Amino acid sequence: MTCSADYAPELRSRGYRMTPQRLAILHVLHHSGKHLTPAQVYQKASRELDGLTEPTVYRTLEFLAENGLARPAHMGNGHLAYEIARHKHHHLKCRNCGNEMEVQHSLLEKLYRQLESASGYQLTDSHVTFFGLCPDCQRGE
Amino acid sequence: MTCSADYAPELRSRGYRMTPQRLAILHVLHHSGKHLTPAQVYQKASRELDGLTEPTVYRTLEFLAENGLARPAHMGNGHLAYEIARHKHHHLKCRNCGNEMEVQHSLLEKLYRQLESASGYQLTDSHVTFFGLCPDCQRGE
DNA sequence: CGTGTTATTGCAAAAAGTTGCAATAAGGAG
DNA sequence: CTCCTTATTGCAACTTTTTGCAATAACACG
Ligand SMILES: [Mn+2]
Ligand SMILES: [Mn+2]
Ligand SMILES: [Zn+2]
Ligand SMILES: [Zn+2]
Repeated sequence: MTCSADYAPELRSRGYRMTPQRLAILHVLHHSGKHLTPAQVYQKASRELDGLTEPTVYRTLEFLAENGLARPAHMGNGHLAYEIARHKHHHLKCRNCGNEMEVQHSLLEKLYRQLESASGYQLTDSHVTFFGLCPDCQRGE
Repeated sequence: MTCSADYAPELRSRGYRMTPQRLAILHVLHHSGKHLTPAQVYQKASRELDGLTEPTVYRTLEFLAENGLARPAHMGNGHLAYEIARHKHHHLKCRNCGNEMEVQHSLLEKLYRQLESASGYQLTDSHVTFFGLCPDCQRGE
């Protein structure tokens, strides 16, 4: 069950609490590995923790994202999907077929530095989704 | 009334139609200049066109975006806002205070080419929102 | 271990966004 | 100008997401 790292101390040190709900959701994100919509998280986590509710899932996902334990990703339709926070990366997604590939953060490092020095902003998020047409869809469409 | 360029032929050539609803919404986007949420578009466009409904606003905004007349922007909370399509640009938004600044597309041009040649994808969207902390919020937080 | 503080949850209701479908009307053809 | 095809809209129902609030339960402390 400690398969998911021990996030509890992390949270407690900031004045937050670890709860069965948060544990279950972290567990689901941790094991899935990929981006999950709130509905998918709710479905899976409900099996682990009976009585879990949708509002809690939405609030928890937002909470985990704010605290760096989960990462929200824009799906392109105006909705978010979440994944457990791991290494920095970005995505390239096909507008046509939805196919998706990962983009190394190193490719954006230079740009990030440029933006920071040019704007004075400190860039916090490292999980951008770029949209385009995949090789396949460029031909047949 | 022709203040908004004549989009009609553009649409008709693709088999679509120009309607009072689309006109009103284009008009609103054109004159506002900034990003508007669907609710804001509905509110403003309703005044110009009586009887306009929310489903039509949602559908029309999506339609305009698909046809390149409007651009959707991620607001960070998973919701979209729209603006009339003009020059390519991106945004840098403060996670804390919401303050936003524009980013020239030229800054991303190199990255875009890199991504395209590395992935084979053809990048279509040029309206990314980056998130961070503005200079003010870096100090007083 | 109890006890107290208060972060967190579930519930119910509201708000926002989506969908199916029949009625409407844009606009090409004659 | 009238007719016809069918893209588009409004309506109503539905699903998803958000919010307020009272009840619950983490967990720090003694
Ligand atoms: Mn990701
Ligand atoms: Mn913009
Ligand atoms: Zn594709
Ligand atoms: Zn700020």
